[in-house]
Amino acid sequence: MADEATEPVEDADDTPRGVTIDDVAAAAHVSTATVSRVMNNRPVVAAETRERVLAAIERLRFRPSSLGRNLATRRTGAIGLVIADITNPFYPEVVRGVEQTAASYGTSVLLYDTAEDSEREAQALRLLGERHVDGMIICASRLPPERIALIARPAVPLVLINRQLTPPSLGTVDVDQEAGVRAAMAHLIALGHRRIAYLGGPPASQVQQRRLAAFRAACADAGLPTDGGVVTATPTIVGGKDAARALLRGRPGRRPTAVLAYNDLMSIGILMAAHEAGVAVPDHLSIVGHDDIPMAAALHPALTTVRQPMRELGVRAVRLLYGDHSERTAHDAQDAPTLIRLQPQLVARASTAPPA
Amino acid sequence: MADEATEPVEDADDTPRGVTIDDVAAAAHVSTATVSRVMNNRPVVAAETRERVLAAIERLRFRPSSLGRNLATRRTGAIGLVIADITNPFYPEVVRGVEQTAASYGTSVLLYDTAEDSEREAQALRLLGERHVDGMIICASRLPPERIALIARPAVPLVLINRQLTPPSLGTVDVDQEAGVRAAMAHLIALGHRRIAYLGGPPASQVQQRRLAAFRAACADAGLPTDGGVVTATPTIVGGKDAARALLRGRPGRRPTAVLAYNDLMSIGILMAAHEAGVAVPDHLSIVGHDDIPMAAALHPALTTVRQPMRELGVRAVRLLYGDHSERTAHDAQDAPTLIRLQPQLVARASTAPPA
DNA sequence: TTGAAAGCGCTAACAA
DNA sequence: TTGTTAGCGCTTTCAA
Repeated sequence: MADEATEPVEDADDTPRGVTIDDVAAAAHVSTATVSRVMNNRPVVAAETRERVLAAIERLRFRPSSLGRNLATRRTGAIGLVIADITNPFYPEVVRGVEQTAASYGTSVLLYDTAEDSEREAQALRLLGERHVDGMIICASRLPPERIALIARPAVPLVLINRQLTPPSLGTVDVDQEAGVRAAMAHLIALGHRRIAYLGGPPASQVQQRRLAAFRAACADAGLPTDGGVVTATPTIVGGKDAARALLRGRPGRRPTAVLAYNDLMSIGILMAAHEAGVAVPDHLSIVGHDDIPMAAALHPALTTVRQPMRELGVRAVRLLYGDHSERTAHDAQDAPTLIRLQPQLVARASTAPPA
Repeated sequence: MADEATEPVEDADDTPRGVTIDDVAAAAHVSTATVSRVMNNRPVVAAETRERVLAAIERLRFRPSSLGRNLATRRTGAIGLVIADITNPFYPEVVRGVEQTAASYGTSVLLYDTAEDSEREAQALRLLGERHVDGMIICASRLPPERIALIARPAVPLVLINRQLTPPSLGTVDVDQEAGVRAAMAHLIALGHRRIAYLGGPPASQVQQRRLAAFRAACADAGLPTDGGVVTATPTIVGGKDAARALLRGRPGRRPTAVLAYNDLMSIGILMAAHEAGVAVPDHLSIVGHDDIPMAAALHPALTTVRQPMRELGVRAVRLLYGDHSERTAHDAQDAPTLIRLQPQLVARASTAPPA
């Protein structure tokens, strides 16, 4: 408030506060435009002038204010990333992919965790909607479309991960869920399983819907029964455990001999429930998860799972945001949202075996 | 560029782009100051005027630009959070605590993951240093002090998690590491263990240093030998596994009967190495971890561990940033950095038992 | 209770 | 190669 009245110009030997581009310009006897040019490495500055400006910047300990710059350029160097549950090891991998790729573009990441909770979801999206970001990435496949539409802006590129949506969105990066489920089912069927259950995640999730449909299709193709073998639950360890308890309650002859789970967290729950019920894995129950979180290989028995390219999802999403052309396939229409489809991979480990 | 020349004023029925406070002011026949007052709920506006302004805002679909506001107020409503490794389940919990508490203050979180890598660390800090944030939280206990000093600004409150530093910093939220180690050691000693090893984390980490010192002190107090029973490694599953292999190579009579690990991830590695080596846990080897990550209870055997109040660390850090007075103890000097010390808790589960 | 006007700190035409 | 001059969109005295 009283600063400008009492502050001696071009003197910053004390605390380097409030040094502006004007101070530098004055100190270097140039205009602010020139200082700006130097800061932004514009080539049209005489070497000698540049030196002078650089020296002044150094001397005054000038740090350009991102605020002024942001307003002038209408860019912030920040992107918003919305995820469903940072506590589920799937997401940290995605976050890492996003964060590091963003960093390589000189961009920071605003993280919003909806905590799989509708209220927090609203709060997170409101917060993000009020900010000016250079782009947004949404990785929360059960987020209602209306909510996304609410924050989507024509001027702000939006990339979705594992979720499709009618425009306006720049595009989607997703995983071929059907291929993953097919591979898992083929593996189990090849081992000799006939009674296979599917332990699904949130019914509202697009990923869940696609996996379930693929599961049913695979059963139909192989002539397996599916009725009664489909359950949905919260995609957590506890959710998996509770659901698995129900699944394992049947008489041995009627119980599934294998279960395909929505994610690895739930598989851990199944493992626990099986142990509790005295059902040996994989001898009396085979388990296939989804994701291949780092923990999956460390479990006992090590988990067979459909690996998702989690980090890659994040990496690609950012590249797409920045219009990296290698991300668009040749026949992409100019105005149609791009779809980048990544392939999952079945990782066979110790939690699957032929039925007893 | 050409917008201002061709755009008809106060007409936004098409795409709601570029509507500014001036448009609203014109449409409502008031000044921009009044519009600003209405937006910020300043009480001095006549009810009738307020209605008119609100109507105009609605009609024009006006969304105030955060850019202009940020510049005018010199605040951004964003805080920076630096963490060491989002892939280690400890950090997502901290992140959640920070993110949700920040959201309750209407603040967003810029996340920087150093990935326990020196180069990325530098990149992350540079990025953060260039931004205008309302506060910073650093949760990366092995980050070199010089690097922190580089981005610390007198004007920006800085809170550290699990790491102390001479000013300038508003304060630290940490866990009483010594108490945690003491509890773990008391537990093992009470079970009858005499040969206890410590499997440590990064030597540069302050947390590691404190735990190691506390371990040595506890051994000394109990008259136990410690030489040879101390190893350090990368704080990951693999790091723990590799280190544990070395630890388990000794002849049975010389091997430790119990090991205290730097974190749960390493404990998982130990579990794997023990299994590999045919050493039964807990019968022939007891394991105590640190953190109590969600996975800890799901392991087999369920992990005894020194629970860290991870989420609480994040919550408290944000509160401290915002000067919540309940965060300062009574005798806090005005200018001394605040120290909030949280207590860990030993959670005894199945990975510990009396030695064979 | 409202308005006029001066910034906030930077960028970018356009001119020189 | 450099400077002049408008903004960018909002907040906030100060005066009316």
